[in-house]
Amino acid sequence: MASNSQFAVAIHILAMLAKNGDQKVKSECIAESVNTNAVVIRRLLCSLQEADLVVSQKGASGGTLLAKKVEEINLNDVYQAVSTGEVFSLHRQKPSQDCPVGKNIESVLCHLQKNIDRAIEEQLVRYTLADVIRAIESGKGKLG
Amino acid sequence: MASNSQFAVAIHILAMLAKNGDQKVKSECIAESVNTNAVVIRRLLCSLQEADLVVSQKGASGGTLLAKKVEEINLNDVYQAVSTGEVFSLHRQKPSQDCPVGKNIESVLCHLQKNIDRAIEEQLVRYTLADVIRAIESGKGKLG
DNA sequence: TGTTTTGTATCAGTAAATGTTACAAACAAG
DNA sequence: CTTGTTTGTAACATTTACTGATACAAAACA
Repeated sequence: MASNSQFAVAIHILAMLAKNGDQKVKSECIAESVNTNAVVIRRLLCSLQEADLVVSQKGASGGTLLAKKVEEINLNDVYQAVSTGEVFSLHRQKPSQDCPVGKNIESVLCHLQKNIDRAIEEQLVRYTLADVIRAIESGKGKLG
Repeated sequence: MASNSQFAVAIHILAMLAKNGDQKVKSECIAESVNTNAVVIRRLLCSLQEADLVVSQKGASGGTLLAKKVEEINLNDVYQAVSTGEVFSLHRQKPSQDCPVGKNIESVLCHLQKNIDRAIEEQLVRYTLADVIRAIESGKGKLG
């Protein structure tokens, strides 16, 4: 099952908000830039709001703002806010408990999974939204 | 994020082969331990064979053996052999090229993706199939 | 009071992984 | 050489998660 693009779109959303500074941005406007439906954007904004990365306001003249400064939002915050699962999945069906390998493989894989997740976190923590904005403005896409 | 269990099952398969040493193992036997259909196993065995990690033989008294020693197979080899894509996906629809963010975000995300993939590789290279076997036999699942 | 926008439910569409059946090709054993 | 076994692979059904779309209530403002 493929990976999903929620992390990529979430970064896109936050970059839009960052670029607009104090001005509230509407989900419809973000949706145009991302090239998707506004509901998709609002769903992600809800997740980002739960993680206290953005603040939304309903009603006429409503919209969304960043809840923190761009230097205070790192990419691991974003990842944790929207990522659903782990890097790789474990067995869909429980392995045979009658086999010495089947009986013990799950805990090994689980341990490995945690190791990898930690490595990803360490990588993501290194970059903030400020770095992303800089990379976008440089036109080269190179982070850090 | 990605959610297929091919990497997990591939490690399971290789652990089974390792445990059986010189004796060829049939896909049917592995399937029982993994608790899935034998064709699912054979599909993965094909990928592992392309990566020169195993050798299979058709016919009566056929089956599969490891192609290398357990110390010579690291988990990144396995990951590269069976993993299809990246940790997270990029935009499904191309972002608006009329928006300064939309126009440049893809290259930033692509760069980030490569960084993360590299971090995963570095983590996986640290472990060999021998470590997996040890972890299984210890009963604790702790690697390394 | 009326309009705008978020928040959310619901359902349809899409894409990828997994499960299953079927069968040809290779190989060993008798 | 024939028979039986096992891999390799194609084809299709099933499952699952993500994405897209419509609809509408709740909130906020003018």
